[in-house]
Amino acid sequence: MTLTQLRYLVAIADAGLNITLAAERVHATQPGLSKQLKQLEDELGFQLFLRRGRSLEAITAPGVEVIARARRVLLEAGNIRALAANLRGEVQGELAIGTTHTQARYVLPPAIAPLRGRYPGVSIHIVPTGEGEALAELGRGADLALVSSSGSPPPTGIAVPLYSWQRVVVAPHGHPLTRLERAPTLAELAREPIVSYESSLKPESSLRAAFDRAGFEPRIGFTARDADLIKTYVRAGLGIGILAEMALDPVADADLIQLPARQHFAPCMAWGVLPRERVPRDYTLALLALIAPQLDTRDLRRALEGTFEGQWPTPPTWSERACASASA
Amino acid sequence: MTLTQLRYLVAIADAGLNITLAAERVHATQPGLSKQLKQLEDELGFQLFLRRGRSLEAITAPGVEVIARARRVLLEAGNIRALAANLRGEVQGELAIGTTHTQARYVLPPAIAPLRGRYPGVSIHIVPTGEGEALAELGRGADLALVSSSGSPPPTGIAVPLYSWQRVVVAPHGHPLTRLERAPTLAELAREPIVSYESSLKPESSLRAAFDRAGFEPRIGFTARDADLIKTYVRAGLGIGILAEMALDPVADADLIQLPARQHFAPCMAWGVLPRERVPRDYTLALLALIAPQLDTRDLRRALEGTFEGQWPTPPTWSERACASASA
DNA sequence: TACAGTTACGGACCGCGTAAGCATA
DNA sequence: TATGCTTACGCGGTCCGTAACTGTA
Repeated sequence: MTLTQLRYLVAIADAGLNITLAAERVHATQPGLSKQLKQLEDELGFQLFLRRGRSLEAITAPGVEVIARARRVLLEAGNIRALAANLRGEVQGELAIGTTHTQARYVLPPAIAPLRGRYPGVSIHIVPTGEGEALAELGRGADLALVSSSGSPPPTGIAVPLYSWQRVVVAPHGHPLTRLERAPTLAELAREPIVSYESSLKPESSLRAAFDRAGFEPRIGFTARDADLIKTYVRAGLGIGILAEMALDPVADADLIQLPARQHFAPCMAWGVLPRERVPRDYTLALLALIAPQLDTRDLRRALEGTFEGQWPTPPTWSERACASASA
Repeated sequence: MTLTQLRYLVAIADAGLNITLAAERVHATQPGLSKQLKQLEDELGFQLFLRRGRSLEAITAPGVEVIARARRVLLEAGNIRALAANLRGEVQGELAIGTTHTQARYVLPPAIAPLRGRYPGVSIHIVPTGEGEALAELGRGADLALVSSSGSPPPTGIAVPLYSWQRVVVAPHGHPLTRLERAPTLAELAREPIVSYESSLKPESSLRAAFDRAGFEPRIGFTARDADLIKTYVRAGLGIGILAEMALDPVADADLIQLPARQHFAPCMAWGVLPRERVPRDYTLALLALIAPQLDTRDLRRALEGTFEGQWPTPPTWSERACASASA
């Protein structure tokens, strides 16, 4: 048994039992993987895959068990390598981030620029996901997930509070609600068709909860994952937009009128989530510290070891954060 | 990085930084280990050991971290091998048991004979320990620990109740206490010099607790780990013996008079403890089932996976167990 | 002088890639 | 016919053991 054999094995499993595809992904040839798989099966003394004819049809029951353990072997081997790369001050590597469009488009870019300054060789892979799916990316190999929740921290991984944010309500220029001298009521908002995120449809959404609590049924006119699309459709007059404050650029979006309606919706918390059991590269923690300057990377390491006692520093609100970075 | 390199690395660490000794233990040559260590250090980019002159002096801080992770890699690799050996129905292997002298001498032998019938190639290594140290052997690579406690199950590993047992009080032929028509009181026992286990001296011992509760200070005249020594010294007239009922052979120890004093001492429970995170070979579970026939090996496997819901079957008392095996 | 670790060298093995063979849809 | 796995073969790397060398108690 070698690490190579185990790496090939999980590559085959991850490629949906297609050896040729797996070979491409590990930068090797198909006969190489085929042979190593055979040798591994010979050594273990049983088939890891069920064959039909020549092609792999399914994973055997013991195969499932072996693959699960092989993943843990490779995880720890990867941890050793990450440990070493950190110690060497290695400036290149991979960084896979599972997150939503809003974070990727509006929150990450200002952090990634200085990160690339310090770690020029890092290639960053943003995996766009829906609000609920980013955490699942951690299980598929992502190094970091950025998620939002209105309540308790996400259950999986090591969750660190980054900043709190609020929803803003925007209307196109000339919309009747923009002519009010006062804040619109929830009832008035509920009468308008609403343009918002896909996740707002879900019953667990805090946006929906705000309307539900007041006994209103909002008319969701259009949903997207993409904040830019939401703004576009608001401009086109499809309704009023409800989106994350991060997604509103004071300059580029000056034509959209912000309605003073924040108080209707509970604030949300943005969390960074690190996979448990995996040693992060230094740049992963550096990115978190760039997004949330109140964090100390040593505390992050302690949290991953399980030796972090105490509280995370109170995360700033998004607007506090914006002021701080503007003055810096 | 290869599995071989990691194996050599932990072998060197376990051999106290003596490469020559480590080489013997892994059945390889010293230059081989030396070179592989160097290659690993080159690949990682830093020293795993501090050198003074040519010899290894200490493990570096990152070295500690790497070795810990290397152990986990090798553990999982070993698990895959164990899994495979079980599936192949392999009848040979190693079985290291950390336990006390009494278990090793009186409890294990009748179980080991049938075990060797079913698994002829298994080489069994009994690591004799004091009562408190058997659990620590699990961390040093033992496959099974047999321990006793009067209260709750041991904290580490997967603990399975095997049987309950009691202490017996024995006196040499002609001892004054043997001429009583009634059971001796605790006060009468406390007046005699007592010959018992080393562990009886410890404050957490349930033997000591029994005396303490009644306000007596027992005079421990002689202690040993070895039940045979205790019996020998009782025969020599050094005092009355208090030992585990398992250690008393009805035939060979017929000359020692058992005093009816069981009620003074709380019963103890014998536990089998399996290391968490390690896949046991079939014969390890078979041994447990031979010691404690009420156990189902499938439940044991489920307990190791963490999917065992429910209660362990009520363990028999030692005397029930003896009757059952005699009638079988 | 004995001991422990490093360096040097030759042989065996092994893993890889190329190329050809073969079953299935 | 195209796809995808297996087998065959030659090359290069590497791991190992023997042997000689070097620093230390």
